[in-house]
Amino acid sequence: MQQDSTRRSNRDRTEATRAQLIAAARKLFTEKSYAETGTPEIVTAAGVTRGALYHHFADKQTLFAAVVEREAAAVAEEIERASPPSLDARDALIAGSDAYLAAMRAPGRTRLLLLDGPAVLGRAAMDAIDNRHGSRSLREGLIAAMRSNTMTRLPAEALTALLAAAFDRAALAIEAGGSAEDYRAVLIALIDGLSPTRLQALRPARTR
Amino acid sequence: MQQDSTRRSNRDRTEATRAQLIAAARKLFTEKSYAETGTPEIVTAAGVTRGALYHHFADKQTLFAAVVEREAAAVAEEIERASPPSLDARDALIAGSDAYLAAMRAPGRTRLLLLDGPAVLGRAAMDAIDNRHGSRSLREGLIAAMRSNTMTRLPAEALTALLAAAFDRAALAIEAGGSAEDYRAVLIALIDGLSPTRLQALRPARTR
DNA sequence: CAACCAACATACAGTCTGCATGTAGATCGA
DNA sequence: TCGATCTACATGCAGACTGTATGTTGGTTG
Repeated sequence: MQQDSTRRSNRDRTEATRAQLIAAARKLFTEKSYAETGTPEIVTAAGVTRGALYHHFADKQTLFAAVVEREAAAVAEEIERASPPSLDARDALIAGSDAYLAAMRAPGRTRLLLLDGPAVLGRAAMDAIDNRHGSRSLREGLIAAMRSNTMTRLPAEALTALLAAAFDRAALAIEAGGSAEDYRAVLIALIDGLSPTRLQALRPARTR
Repeated sequence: MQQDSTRRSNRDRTEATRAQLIAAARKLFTEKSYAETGTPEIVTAAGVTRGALYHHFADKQTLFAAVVEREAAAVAEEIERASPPSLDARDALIAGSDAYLAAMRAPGRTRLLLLDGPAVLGRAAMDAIDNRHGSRSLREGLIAAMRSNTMTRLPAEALTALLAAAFDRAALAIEAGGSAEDYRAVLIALIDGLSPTRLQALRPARTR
């Protein structure tokens, strides 16, 4: 029953080691790429050995998946925190897309979530991760808009996927130096284009 | 000046070896992934040695880039071959997108061009390749549509990129088992949504 | 025909991944 | 409480891969 500082329960040890590994891997995977980051480098940064890594994770890919999952959750949380609860469907969508683009400006996030993630884990696995976090709210927002007849009725799954793809590409393009205003304008035009009543003609003209 | 079968000019040798390497690499990169394909396997399939590979290509990435470039050109050619010359802007866009989705059904093409390509070469390099081939015609089609006032005027670069991203994701989703009709319907809705006169309301109702 | 150069082939160094084996500390049953 | 067992690691090893350096053969050129 000694409560020494050296005495830790197995659960605490596991939790701490896994957290250190994920944090170190996240840092390196965002600074460099998945392929350019080796497990020796990760464990050195985490202060453990490769034995610990392969005890807690089946392989390098599984550790990567844990990092991606955690990062996708962080993005979803930033979006949720930034989106006010009571807006009409269209403005909620635009607020959400702005929050998404802002969240994706964190260094290395686009490569981690939009380039390495799909390539290493596959599109299907990335879709599953996205559905657990970010795009879930996007899909629900779109369904809400269609239910309230502010949006043309379309297959929800496909619409969610294609709009999400456009958001993703916009994030990549903006990071590559593209005009954020241009991409934002096109995203809004795509969303407004789905309105059956062409609300945009009644709104004040968009700048530029 | 002997014209033996064993006697070949240096230019012929280079051309043949490079072609064999690219063909073998293409086959393996489409069957498996870039990461899962090693250079020993490639050179064995090509009937040469690794020395030849590293003589003609700086590294594995450079060979991969050559494969991607060639495959992107093949996709662009299939699209151009399938698209009749005289259609109005909107129908030309839809015909082009149908041809693109059809071309991307070739086994392994989506992973090569849409997953491994961006991850290995980077989005910027992939944009450069796309601009040399496929998306060039898409951009021109969009500009033509905007000029003829059948499409809302928007920043051409951004619009091209985001629509191309939607096409790409549709190709991935369809290969993963998604409903081709659903994704086609959403793509058309996105395109028609950009029409300033809301032509879609005047057209016969879309099925489903 | 001699010198040179391009197109390879071979060998090697360094690094990485995953696993197998060994060990110390934590947990559990008697 | 005390051995038995299991978890959480550390260490060492085998196989594979990438890129390069060096050697060799055949083509090219003056």
